[in-house]
Amino acid sequence: MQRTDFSAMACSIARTLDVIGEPWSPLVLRDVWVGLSRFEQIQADLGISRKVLTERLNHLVEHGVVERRPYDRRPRYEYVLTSKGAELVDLLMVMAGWGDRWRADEAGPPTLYRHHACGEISRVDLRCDHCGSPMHATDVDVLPGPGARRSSPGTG
Amino acid sequence: MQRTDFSAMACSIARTLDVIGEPWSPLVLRDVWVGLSRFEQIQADLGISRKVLTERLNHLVEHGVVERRPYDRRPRYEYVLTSKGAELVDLLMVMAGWGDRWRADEAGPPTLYRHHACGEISRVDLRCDHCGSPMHATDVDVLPGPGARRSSPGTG
DNA sequence: CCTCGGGGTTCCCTCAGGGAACTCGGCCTG
DNA sequence: CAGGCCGAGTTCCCTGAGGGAACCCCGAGG
Repeated sequence: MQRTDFSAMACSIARTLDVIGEPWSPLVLRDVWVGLSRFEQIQADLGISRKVLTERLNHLVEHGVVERRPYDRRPRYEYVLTSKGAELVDLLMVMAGWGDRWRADEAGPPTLYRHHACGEISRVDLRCDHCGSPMHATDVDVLPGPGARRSSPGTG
Repeated sequence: MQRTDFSAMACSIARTLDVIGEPWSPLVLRDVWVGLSRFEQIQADLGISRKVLTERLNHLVEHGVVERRPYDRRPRYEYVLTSKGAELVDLLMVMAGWGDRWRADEAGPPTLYRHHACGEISRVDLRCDHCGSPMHATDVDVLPGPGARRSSPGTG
């Protein structure tokens, strides 16, 4: 956990980090996404300490990105993505895209994504939701919005 | 910093986190993006400890996402995005989009993005780079790729 | 009644983050 | 040319989060 509380900042990036910014959180979310939904599975897959995994899962549940549900009459639980969480996975796909492009080893990307709609192995591409043309860092101006307050990140 | 070294994992998400996964790193990158390019500016804007800011900037420079360049004959430096870094900012835009949607307060989003191409205030939208239709968490199958090795995250 | 196995909880140790003070190296001013 | 300033770090101490391993709880099954 970041000692500093990011959630107080008037910045949507900081607020998102407040949910998945802690170490391991994105990887935990990734595991839940790909179907590793039980505590033991995630713990074994990531090699994360059980204590930290408990904290991260609770945090994700509190923020409503993951839901904890029993799957047995014994005290057994599995974790599943909520729709809020599924939208966070978009972030993971963009991360994966950057990692594939800039940090893959000679062998190639460790993971591929097949798009249901076209059946192709493909990658995400960022587009403007207005005009549909590409939208990247250099294609935008950053402006203060209605929820801005001066002090703390949020205003350029 | 995560104590565990994510860079060894066969997972592009983990590898990306190895670059910007530490606390503060995304916010530092954000500041550089919006034009807060000097040490003192970033430090004042974020309220981050000088020690940690030094570490984060060095880390970003080592990974080639940010470049440190002198801007005076005195020992003064500014940090600017490289093209590798600019592509990482895509990630920040997606983060901002999620934060705007799920965590904005009543006032509305703290920051707006105007797309140069169309001049509109808009948001990023994820599309398949093959067929151009929407590509989200639930629209893909995750498959092992050529760089996969069993053990550690990377294989579903 | 004992064991098993999932899902945590507890405890201790180390090391990273916060915060404030200190340093260094050139210009600038008197 | 002594002193001050200002940006850009560096150093130091203190606290608290992550790692790791052991322990616990609970219901099912033999």
